[in-house]
Amino acid sequence: MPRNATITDIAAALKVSAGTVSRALNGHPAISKTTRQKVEAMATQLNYRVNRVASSLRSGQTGIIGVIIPSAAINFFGSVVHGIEASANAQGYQVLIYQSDETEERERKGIEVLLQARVDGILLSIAKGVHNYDHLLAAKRSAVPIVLFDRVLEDAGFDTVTINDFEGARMATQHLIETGRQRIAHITGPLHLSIAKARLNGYKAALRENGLPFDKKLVQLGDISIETGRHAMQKLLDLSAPPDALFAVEDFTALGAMQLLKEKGIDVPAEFSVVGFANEAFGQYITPTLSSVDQQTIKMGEQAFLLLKDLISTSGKKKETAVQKVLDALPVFRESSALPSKSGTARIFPLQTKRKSRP
Amino acid sequence: MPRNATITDIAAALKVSAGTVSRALNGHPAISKTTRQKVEAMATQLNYRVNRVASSLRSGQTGIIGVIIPSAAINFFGSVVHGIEASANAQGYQVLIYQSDETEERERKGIEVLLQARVDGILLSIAKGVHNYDHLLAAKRSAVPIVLFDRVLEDAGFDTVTINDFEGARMATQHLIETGRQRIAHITGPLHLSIAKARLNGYKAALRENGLPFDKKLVQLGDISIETGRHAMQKLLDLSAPPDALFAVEDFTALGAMQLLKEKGIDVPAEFSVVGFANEAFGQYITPTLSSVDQQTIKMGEQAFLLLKDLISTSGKKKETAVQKVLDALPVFRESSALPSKSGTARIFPLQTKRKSRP
DNA sequence: GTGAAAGCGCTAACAA
DNA sequence: TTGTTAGCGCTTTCAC
Repeated sequence: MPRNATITDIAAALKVSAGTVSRALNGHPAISKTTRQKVEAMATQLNYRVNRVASSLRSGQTGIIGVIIPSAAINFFGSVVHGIEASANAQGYQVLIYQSDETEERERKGIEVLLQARVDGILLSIAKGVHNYDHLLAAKRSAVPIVLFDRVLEDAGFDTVTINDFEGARMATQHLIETGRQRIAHITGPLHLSIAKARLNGYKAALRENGLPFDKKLVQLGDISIETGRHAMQKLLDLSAPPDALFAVEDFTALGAMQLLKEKGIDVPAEFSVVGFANEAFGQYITPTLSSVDQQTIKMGEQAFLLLKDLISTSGKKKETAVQKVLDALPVFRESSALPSKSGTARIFPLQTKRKSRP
Repeated sequence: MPRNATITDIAAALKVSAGTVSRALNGHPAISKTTRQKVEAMATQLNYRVNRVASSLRSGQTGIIGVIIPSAAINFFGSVVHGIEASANAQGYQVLIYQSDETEERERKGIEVLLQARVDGILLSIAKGVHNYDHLLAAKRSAVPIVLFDRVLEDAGFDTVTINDFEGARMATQHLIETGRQRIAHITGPLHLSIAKARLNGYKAALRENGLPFDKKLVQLGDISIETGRHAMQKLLDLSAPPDALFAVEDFTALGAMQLLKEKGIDVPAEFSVVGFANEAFGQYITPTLSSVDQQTIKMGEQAFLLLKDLISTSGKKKETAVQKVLDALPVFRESSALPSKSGTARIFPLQTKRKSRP
């Protein structure tokens, strides 16, 4: 295997200096057209490929941004990453993905690894297993810019991109009320997560606005998983006055609840309505299809990258205000919350799935 | 923002040489215990963090392996990546993921980017949009080891990890025959993919072994997508003698077919049986649950990494034989192919989902 | 057990 | 427009 060609090889072959080759290859303005063409031709001939490791060491910039997500198996994050990649690649950045597997330990490790790799910036969504935020605060104090998305740490001066979880939850609950449901339950996420708190508050607000009582028993703690969805649903059904509808903190929780309802022979949506959150892909595949709230994943990824890009380019200058981007939540009501008609069968909402909250 | 501490800073603070610090930090044997402890203490105090860019430039090794997959949204690939990460991290390697989005262009770009980043090796599964394999052959000729998994290029001297697609397809088809189906259709993948060819051949073999005729009309070309699953299924139903069962090249295709069957009011599995391939997560969520063939994703990831690790450590030495690892395919039969009983209702297979082919 | 010094491949400031 | 030179932070040989 022949050694990789370097700019020195090109320089030697062309009897010019390495500096000239470097400039020619990087589109430096002060280089003659003929030299540039000769260099490019020789580069091709020698199968030259830039060594980004060396460039990075010299320039101090790697052109890589690191993304830490809880899990790529959650469609939502995979989709946000797509948005990040699209914008990042368009601007010549590469994206390095690290999965925290929802644990604090891996999230810390991820930051450490990315800092060692000298990424130019970090995008992060907090793992549900994180209870101590020191590593985030330490990262913020380091020289590397960091932007949080979706699962963020509030009031700590981070730039963030989220969707309007409160409003999304409010609309979802409002929708259940409008379909005639009276006893609407909620299964939460871990309440140390900002998104879980906001969605719980949105749920409460909708009840209040409609003059419905808030019943503590109808709120069960969940954990963003199919399993806790099932368990929480079981507890709800065991109540002396069980609910007739559920707003779940996210789709996997809703899925677990629906599985249990099916096992118990309770028909969704004829007898019971369900709305989730996140608009995971599987929601369109299951029966009945799952009502949810879309989180504008691609846009979230784009916005997060743009904020980070900003921080990178202004790095060094201090800045006293943190930017908080909040995207609209988009209801996607499907079969699982279709309006029950008098005959007991459900009226299905039209097939187009996305309805803007307020046009 | 203070500049990052370097080993020179530690050396200066301790009045030793940079070489000593480097050795102490890297566990070099010829370093006294006291020096090591002093260095480590100072490193902590100065919040030192190794600059991997610089190490890599000097050592020629980045400790990073690149993985190119068609799409992280396909559960199968996400899960293989998990297997890769688990083994790689355990051995001190980091994993950089690149999504080709099923296009040849992005796959080429991915290889280029990873080579520029000087990864120590590449793991790749071929995008379905790839028709020209020059970039793979060129990569193979380069100094960087490359191992293919799942969607591989055969007979080109690559080390590969696959599952036994032929046998998996044969078992799936055999299973449909055993449940009493007579006219079994198959929707293929793009036939330039090795996996699609192998699964088609497994399907044919099962028919042959059971003395069933091979009917060309029952084989429809697909494209690994829900949409082509629907279209192909429509064509199958339009036949003068439509099938009573389907073996689909993979689960998304099977899902599309099942969606159409449901719309047409054809009951699965009472009137029609379906088996997919890949054991995607959604298969357990839909109604009826989807029979499939598990591909041992975690193991595949581990094996692929181990092969690559081998190539990395023996790099330089020529080797004349390519290694081809083939993992067992594991049938996972669920409701969508449950045995129809005489009464017309289906007999459900037991809930445990994985059955080893032959114990 | 430790120091000195060279150099990985590239970029950029300074000269010419 | 091009050449020269220094140096990014680290590892590693060769001394002692």
